[in-house]
Amino acid sequence: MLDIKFIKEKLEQVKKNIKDRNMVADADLVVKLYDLKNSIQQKLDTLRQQRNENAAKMKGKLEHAVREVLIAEGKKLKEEISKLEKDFEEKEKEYKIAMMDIPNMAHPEAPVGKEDKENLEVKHWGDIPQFTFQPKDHVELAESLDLVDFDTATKVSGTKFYYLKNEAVILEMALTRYVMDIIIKEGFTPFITPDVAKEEVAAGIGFNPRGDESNIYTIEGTGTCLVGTAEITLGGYYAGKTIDASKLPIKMAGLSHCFRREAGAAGQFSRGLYRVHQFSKIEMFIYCLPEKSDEMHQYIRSVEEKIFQGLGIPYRVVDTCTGDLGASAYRKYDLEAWMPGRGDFGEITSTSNCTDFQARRLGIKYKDENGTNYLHMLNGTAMALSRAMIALLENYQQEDGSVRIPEKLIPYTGFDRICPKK
RNA sequence: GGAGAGAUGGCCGAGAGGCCGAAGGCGCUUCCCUGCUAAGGAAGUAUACUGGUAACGGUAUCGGCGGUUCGAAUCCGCCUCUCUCCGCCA
Repeated sequence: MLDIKFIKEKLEQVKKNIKDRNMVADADLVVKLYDLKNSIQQKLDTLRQQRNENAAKMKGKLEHAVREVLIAEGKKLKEEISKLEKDFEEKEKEYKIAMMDIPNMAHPEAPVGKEDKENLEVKHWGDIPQFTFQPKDHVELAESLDLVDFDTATKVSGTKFYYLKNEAVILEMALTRYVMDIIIKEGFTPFITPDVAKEEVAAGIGFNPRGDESNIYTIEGTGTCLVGTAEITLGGYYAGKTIDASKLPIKMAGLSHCFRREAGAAGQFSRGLYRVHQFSKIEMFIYCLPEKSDEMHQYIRSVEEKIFQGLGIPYRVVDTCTGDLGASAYRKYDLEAWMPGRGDFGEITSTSNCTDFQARRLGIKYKDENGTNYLHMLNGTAMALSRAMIALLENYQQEDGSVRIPEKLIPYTGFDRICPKK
């Protein structure tokens, strides 16, 4: 949510931003509804003032006739007030709905563009492996190494679910532990968060739990939904709180399952583990002072890079273009790992600086000697385990069909190679 | 899941239809006093929205929502949370 005063002041910028982001939202309507709502409120306040004054006149002893006149006046005011209150509530609701559609402003240096093709590559790390044989993709590898069972999962749970088996189970746990160790050393407090969140929390973070295009599973009749990411549970953690500035930045990291409907997502780039309905992920989250958020954003990105450099997985970093930002993000960097199976880069992490957009919706403020104000919130993937698994299997595959385990991971797995089953 | 008790400002705690945005205490801020410290005295000390250049006003907020009333922290209904006891479970 943006500050309404900002919208009124910079209306043209806000409208351009909506257009750059390739989104539909009516900033003019928001301003109109705000002014209307306000003028009703002013009338309402005046009437309430009259009601209060009228009631105050009746405090002591009064003659019956005098009292009767005042009561009649009070009744009249009461009626007017309740009528106007209804009107006000209606307009306020409309205003809030319209307001929720307005996306965050984009960073002035974020590339302007419509879709992910226009994202700007800003960095490249590692050498793309040169194979002396035809590399397999992770689905073939998982099959020959008996690591993932998609078919049975389809029968039991539906498409885009999977069972991890054998070394893949240990590998997922090893990756989790490897990431946790790095992140704890960086000063993040580790969490395992709930996998369920209230719909208003999800909406506050910027996920719309309702509607056909929603990527969120709702739980019928409970007002809750399955989380698509621990960003929701970590970002909801301080909802409604005011935090002392001396406590900032707050750095949290949460492991959760992530559930996504992925309606309509198909095609070869969605193959296998790449786009699934359920996966596990460790998410970083930072609450900080507004003037620190750009710096924190770079910091989260550097932690993400450290994690994948440690595994020796080649990647590039892209600065996400305006059309691909999502409603909450002011700026977003994605790490894309080299995936030999597809012969291209594939997204493995994403970090967003959401500035005070989520904080306004969730009511999260900081307090210092100048008073209270909304703080800034940032999130970033430490590791999406299913996608990391793809990058690992595909980049570390050997000619004999086995997969090597990166040096730094061996202490966590206890084995240095996954071999084909006989 | 069942029964009971409770929810008031930064904290403790009074308040039981109008004199209550809310006593008193603690804390905090400023000032006075005392050679330092401790003690003492005075004043101030919630948030949001809103009117006004400002001074200063207005409205709302006593867990939440709804109701009764001319008027609700106070009465009524529903909900949430906390505590105690019982049941059930990993």
